[in-house]
Amino acid sequence: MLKKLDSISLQHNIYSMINITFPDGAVRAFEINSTPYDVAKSISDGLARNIISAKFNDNTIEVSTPITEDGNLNFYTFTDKEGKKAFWHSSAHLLAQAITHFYPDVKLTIGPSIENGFYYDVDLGENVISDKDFQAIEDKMIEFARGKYEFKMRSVSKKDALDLYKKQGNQYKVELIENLIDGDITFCDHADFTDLCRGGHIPNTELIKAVKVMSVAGAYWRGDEKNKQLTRVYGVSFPKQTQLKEYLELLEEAKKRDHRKLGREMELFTFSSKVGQGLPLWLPKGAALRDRLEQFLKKAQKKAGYEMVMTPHIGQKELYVTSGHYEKYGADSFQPILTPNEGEVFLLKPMNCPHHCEIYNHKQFSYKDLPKRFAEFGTVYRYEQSGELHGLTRVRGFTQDDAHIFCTPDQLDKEFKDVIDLTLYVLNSLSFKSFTAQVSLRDKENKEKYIGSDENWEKAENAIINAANAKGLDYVIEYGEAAFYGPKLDFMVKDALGRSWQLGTIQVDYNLPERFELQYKGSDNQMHRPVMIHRAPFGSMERFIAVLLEHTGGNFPLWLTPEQVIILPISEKYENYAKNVLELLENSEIRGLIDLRNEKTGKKIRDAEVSKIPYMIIVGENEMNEGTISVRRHGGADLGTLSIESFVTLLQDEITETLNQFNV
RNA sequence: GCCGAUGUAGCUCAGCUGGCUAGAGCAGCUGAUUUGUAAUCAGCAGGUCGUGGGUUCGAGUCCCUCCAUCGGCUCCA
Repeated sequence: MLKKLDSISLQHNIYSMINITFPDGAVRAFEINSTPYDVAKSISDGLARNIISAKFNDNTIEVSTPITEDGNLNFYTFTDKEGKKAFWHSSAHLLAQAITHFYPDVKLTIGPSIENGFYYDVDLGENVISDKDFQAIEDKMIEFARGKYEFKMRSVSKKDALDLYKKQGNQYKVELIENLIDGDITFCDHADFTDLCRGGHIPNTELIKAVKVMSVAGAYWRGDEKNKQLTRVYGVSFPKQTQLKEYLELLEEAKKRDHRKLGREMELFTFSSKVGQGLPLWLPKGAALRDRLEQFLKKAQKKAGYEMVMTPHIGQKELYVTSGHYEKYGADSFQPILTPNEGEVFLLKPMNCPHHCEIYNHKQFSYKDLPKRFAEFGTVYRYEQSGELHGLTRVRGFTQDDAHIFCTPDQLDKEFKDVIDLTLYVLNSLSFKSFTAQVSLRDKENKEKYIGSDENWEKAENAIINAANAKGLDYVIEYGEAAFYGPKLDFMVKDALGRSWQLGTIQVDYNLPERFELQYKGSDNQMHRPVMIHRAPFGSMERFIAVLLEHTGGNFPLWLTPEQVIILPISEKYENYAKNVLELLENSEIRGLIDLRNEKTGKKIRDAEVSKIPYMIIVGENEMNEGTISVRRHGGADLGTLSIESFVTLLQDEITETLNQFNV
């Protein structure tokens, strides 16, 4: 890119002026070879101080890159996504410089910017970096940054680039360069540090005022488990110290919303090392909450024409051999269950689909019977690698809100769209606004990872993309993310720390119907193969509740929350009145409890606030005499004195407001 | 599974470079107090310091094993 600009500059040198178009459409003339910095300075000194990167036409360029032709110019500061990218990528260079300082024999690999900061993957040989070393690395980075070294790009021939890294014995850079085209290879220098680099830097190191090395982790070279594991050092940096402080505080705040912490505090679930890792134990409040979610979905599903089924937690090995699950996952799963009888082998069910296929097979269906929609809150068991387990979001035993729709090829499109509607209804009802729809297709390079014919895969992939388009979904396509039997439409939601989790999923499958020889009789009196849709709007109850906890910070919508109301009698003299109030509320399906402890009201309010109960009802002398209640909303709002009836109406209105009806 | 870190009471944490019977706050229990919109007071109880080894006169503290957890990587039907 730079090279290209250089060659253009030669051609245009005869002209002394170029026209720069700004984002607002204004056009101004500048001398040829003006840099974005020069242009910014002509607008204001403040802008010039703050720009850290720029975009010229469609290319990200450095602030110091001379512009040699007419075109559109955008400035980036740290507040822009692109600006952050340049800032953090440049910080990665600084990190690499500091690591090289402490470990001269280190082999550098890649160091990109990421969503919140940057990392650098290094091969340390026999050396180890641990958090005890972070401070020294940070200090060294700041020391280097203060040197105000410019980031300078230069073109290097492929031969020279290879020679340099071969001499260093850095097989990683050699591998990277071998895949680059001669003429496109650039190095970036700052101070005495040089790195193979595509570009996109801030002007100089001095802009980096605050750095924090966040963590180290093992990371496989090129993300492949078969390759050597490198050391990945994560960091974050800012133009101001206060921004770093704010960022770290933000992380602390996010940790308060961690579902593992909230789940313990709210007594929803727990784990026991005796029971086994990744096997959640649902406590009474958590189980009740889960049940409310299930009832909510069951109601919508009933409207949408689903029928509930139930299947056992184990199945004969043969069942999973038929489905293909055994071949794909058998060796990495919980191992077979044997019986006193020779040759009898069962497996814990990792999926409900094979069972549902056999339910479909129990009798012959005609095209008039389809679609059949079999739903089950089915608990499945998967032996996830120990290092993968994570609270409720990744467990070894979990319950899917599963259903399988068996339909004719003609019905597929409508059925798929209806499932999208149901999934969106679920997400909307629980106020998930910022989800990402992801079309997960197979990896075109490694087709052996999947079962079924190319023809079936194409049909299934097209069905999903067409339905997603027709529904106007804003989706991203990810290759290699499909299930082994079919492509998926996944609904991704982020947790408190910004990690993305798959919740709802809808999958089109032409393969299992073949493997299980599913059939229906068509109007032509011939047997036909149905198409199968796998779908789970929540995904799994465990993961959904986990992410919901992090999104709400434990302040669930009123219809879902464990306790909706707590009654706080001023003293034990009002205990009976409190019990009367509770009975009346319970008659109206309102869940509540009474704080009968011998404590002052202030204390009871505090505890109710901490335990996130939405409504507090204070009853004392006045309320008892007048037959009323005093209501306080969680968070502090005093709603004053109300009659019990109007309070019930208030709650019921709030529930109907958040919990919309599902309209088919 | 791999890399790095952590593990002391139900929860949050203190316990310095190894040295008397391991501490605190909150929660719990008992008593006093009968309380009006975010913490009443006092007392009591609660821990084989994750597990199993080792070093040492002596280990919560140092070393190793295993287990669990946390942050990543890989994986995710």
